Amino acid sequence: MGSMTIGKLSGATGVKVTTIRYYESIDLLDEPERSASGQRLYGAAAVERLGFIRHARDLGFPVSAIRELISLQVDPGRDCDLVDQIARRQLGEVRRRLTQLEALEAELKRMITACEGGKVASCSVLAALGHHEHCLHEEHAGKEVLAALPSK
Amino acid sequence: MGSMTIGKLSGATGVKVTTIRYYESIDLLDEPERSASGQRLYGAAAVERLGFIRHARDLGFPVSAIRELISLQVDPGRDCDLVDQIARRQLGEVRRRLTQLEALEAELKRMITACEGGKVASCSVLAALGHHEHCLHEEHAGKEVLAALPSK
DNA sequence: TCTACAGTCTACAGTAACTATAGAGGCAAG
DNA sequence: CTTGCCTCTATAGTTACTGTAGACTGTAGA
Repeated sequence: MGSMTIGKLSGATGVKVTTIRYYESIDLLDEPERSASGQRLYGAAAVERLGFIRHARDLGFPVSAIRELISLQVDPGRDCDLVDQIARRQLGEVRRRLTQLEALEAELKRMITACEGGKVASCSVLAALGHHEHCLHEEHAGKEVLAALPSK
Repeated sequence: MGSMTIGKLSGATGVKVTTIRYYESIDLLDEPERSASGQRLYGAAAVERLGFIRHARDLGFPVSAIRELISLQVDPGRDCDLVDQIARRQLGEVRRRLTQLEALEAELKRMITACEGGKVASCSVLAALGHHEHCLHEEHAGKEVLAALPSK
């Protein structure tokens, strides 16, 4: 049981093979043992660790925070405060985003219901996008706030 | 009135100088006129266009969508449908994110209230992150869904 | 045993949407 | 005329991956 290939680990955790190698390269994962021919071999500990990382990423923790959390995990016996602090920071982050997104949802909804199949020349969506003075940002706050929406 | 430098345009729109040059490089902005010494000179149209772009970015539209919107804007007189479609797609995107974030908020809150200053060894935040089977994803859906949170 | 074929290896380039830096030259005020 | 900020180009860095090329490995069927 102490040896699965990278593909199995990938299947077990839902993290892509390339991503696992990437995590190793940035030292989120320890270098695993290798078979005679050089293939990576993982045990149960790696499944644990990778699951931890993945879950934290799903929760939106940046890699830097995960690194901190892991280092705390590795050496238990001290106060929980720092962990708590990191989680709180993340919660604040999530809440900021929620607020932003709620505003966006409202504005998009408004735009769409106003646009009911006319010509582009009079399209309210484009008009709304053009008139940018009255929404979301007062001065020029929150510029990069939503800059990272992938929406592939 | 038909000539402001890139710095003024930046001030007028809240978009950084480097970002303006970047937008030009990816053809979101037309190449502006230049002064004798080669400095970019912008008019009112550029302020309009850049405001449009910025607002759309703030709303989370990816650059590719903005490019579409601009091309529609440039040639009005056809149906609004495509614009509407783009906006709807974006709204769907925003809603997906909202749902995700709400789940995250709940989980983080749960984690934090459970962690009240013990030792790391028994910290519930770390425990919650470790036990990843019961939340958010059933099989291995939504993997990259939140992968792009910057949280600088 | 031979032969496919899927899985693994390294190394590097590409993605999105910028941001930052270096090093050189421009422009207005004192 | 010099100080100091602005602008220029070109290039590299950021985050968290993803994709590709080209070679090797491991395994299951004929």
